[in-house]
Amino acid sequence: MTFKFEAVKSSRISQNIVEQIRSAILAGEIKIGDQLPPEKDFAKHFGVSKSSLREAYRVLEAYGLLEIRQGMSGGAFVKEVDLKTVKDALVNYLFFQNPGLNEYTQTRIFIEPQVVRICAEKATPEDVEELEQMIHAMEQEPDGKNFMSDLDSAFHKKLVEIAGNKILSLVVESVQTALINIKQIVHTDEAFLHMVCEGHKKIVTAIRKRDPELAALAMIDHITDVEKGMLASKGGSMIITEK
Amino acid sequence: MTFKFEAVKSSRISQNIVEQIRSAILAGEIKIGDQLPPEKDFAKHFGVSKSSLREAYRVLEAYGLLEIRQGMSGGAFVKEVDLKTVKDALVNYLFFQNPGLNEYTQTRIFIEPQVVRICAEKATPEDVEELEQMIHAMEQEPDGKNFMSDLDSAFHKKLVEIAGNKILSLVVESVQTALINIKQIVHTDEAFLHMVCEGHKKIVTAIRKRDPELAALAMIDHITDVEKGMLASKGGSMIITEK
DNA sequence: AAATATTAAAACATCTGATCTTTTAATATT
DNA sequence: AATATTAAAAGATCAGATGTTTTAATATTT
Repeated sequence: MTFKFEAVKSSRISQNIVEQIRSAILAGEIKIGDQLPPEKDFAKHFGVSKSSLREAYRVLEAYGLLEIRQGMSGGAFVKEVDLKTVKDALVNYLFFQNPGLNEYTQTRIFIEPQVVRICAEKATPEDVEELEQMIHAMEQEPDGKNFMSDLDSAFHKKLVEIAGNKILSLVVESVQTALINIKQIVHTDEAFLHMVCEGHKKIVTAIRKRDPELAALAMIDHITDVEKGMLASKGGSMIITEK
Repeated sequence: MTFKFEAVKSSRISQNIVEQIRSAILAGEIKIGDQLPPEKDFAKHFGVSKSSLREAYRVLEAYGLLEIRQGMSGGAFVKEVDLKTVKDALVNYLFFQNPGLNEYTQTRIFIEPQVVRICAEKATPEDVEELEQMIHAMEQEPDGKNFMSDLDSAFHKKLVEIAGNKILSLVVESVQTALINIKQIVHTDEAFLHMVCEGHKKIVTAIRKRDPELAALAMIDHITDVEKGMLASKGGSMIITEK
C-alpha cells in the first residue's frame, strides 16, 4: 500500500487566510474587481486580529491576486495576475539556477523558429507593417545602447503574439526579460545593433513572402548571431551575478 | 525626445524593506543560509515598527526568498527560490489567461520533441534504465486514476533533465503541472493509461537506439495522442475553471 | 554513563487599540 | 461653473503586551 502524506498545513493564521482567499479566487467564487471587506470587518469575520489579516493581504498582493488601495473608496480588490509578477518570480528563480547563455540560446532556438513559421502563415498585413515600424524605430536609436533591449524584446514579443499562444508568449517574454539582465553586463555596440536589425529584417521579409521555412531559418541565424555577439564581447564565460 | 517615466516607488514601508532585502540578495550581498537579525533588532535598525518589518518578511517569504522559523534557533533565513514558488505563480497567471488545451499541446510539440532528440544523444544507460522503470511503475498502477499524472510528469521531467537545460526544465515541468489541473477534470480511464505507456515505450526505444529523429516523431505522436484522449473524454471545449 | 525528562530562554506569532496618512465624495465658496 | 474646503472611510504605522514554538541546557532517573 502506498501512502501519500500531505505536508501539514502551516498553523500560521495569515497563511490560512491566504489559502482560503486564493482558493476562493481560483474556484471562481470571487472575481476580478470584487472588493473584499475592510480590514477591520474581515478580521472580525475571521476572528483574528487586524495584523494577521494584513499579513495575509501582503502575501496575496505579492502573488498579484490583490490590489490594495488606501483612501476613502479604497480597499482590497481582486486583480488579474499580471505578467510582471510571473516574470519577477522567474527572475528570482533563475538567479539561483544561474543558467548559461547557451541554455537561453537553446531555449530560444527550440521555440522561436517554430513561432515565426506560424507567423508566416497567420500574420496580417497590419502585423507585418507594425513589425517593420519596429525595425525602423530600432534603426533610429542614437547609439543603440539605451533602449535597444526594450525594442528588441518588443519585436520578439510581437512575433509570438501573432502566433496566438498565450503560454508561448509567457515563455518567450520571460526568456527575453531574463536575457536583458545578462545583456546589461554585455557591451552592445553599434555593430551589434546593426546586426540585430539585419536579422529582424530577414525574418520579416520571409514572413511577408509567406515562407515558413525561410522565416524559421532566418530566426535561427538571428538567435545564433545574437549569442555570438554576446559571447564575443564577453569572452565565453557567462555569469549573471557578475556586475 | 523620448522620456521614460519610472513608476513612483511605493511609499509603503514594508515594500521599501522588501526591495532593499531582495536587492541585497540578488546583488549577492546576502547568501543562501544567511540569517537576518531578529524582528525586534531589525525593526529598530530600519527605524520602523515590528509590524511593518513582519509584513515585509511575509512578502519575501511569498517570493520564496526567505524561510522563517519559529523557536529558539529560529529566525529569518535566506533561501534558494524553489520551483514550486515559480509554478504557483504560473498557475495563478494561467488561471486568468485560461489557455485552450491546443495551446498546451502546441507548446509541448514545439519543445519536447527537440528535448528527446538531445536525449537520444546524451542519455546514459542508467538514464534509459530509469526511464524504463518509470514506465513499469506506471503499468503497475491499479486503476490508473490516482497517481497516473504524477508518474507521467515524472517521466517527462526526467527526459528534460537528461537534456540538461535548466530553463527548458522549468518550462516543461510548469506546463506539466498546469496540464494536471486540466487532467483532473478529464476522465482518464484504463485505455488512456495504456495509451500513455505505449507512447512512453516508443520514445524510450528510440532513445535506446540513439535515433533522434525517431524519438522526436514518437514524442509528437505521444503528445498528439494525449490531446486526442483528453478531448475525446471532454467533447472539445476545454475550460480550466470548470469543476 | 546513558537515557530520559524538565526547564528556561530565544524568537516568532498574535492581539489590542491608539494614531497617522491618503484618498475621495460631499460641501462650501468664489 | 469652477474651485477650494472639509469630513469620513479605509488603509498604514506604531507601541507594547501576551502567547506559542523550538531548542539548548540542565536535571533526573535508570
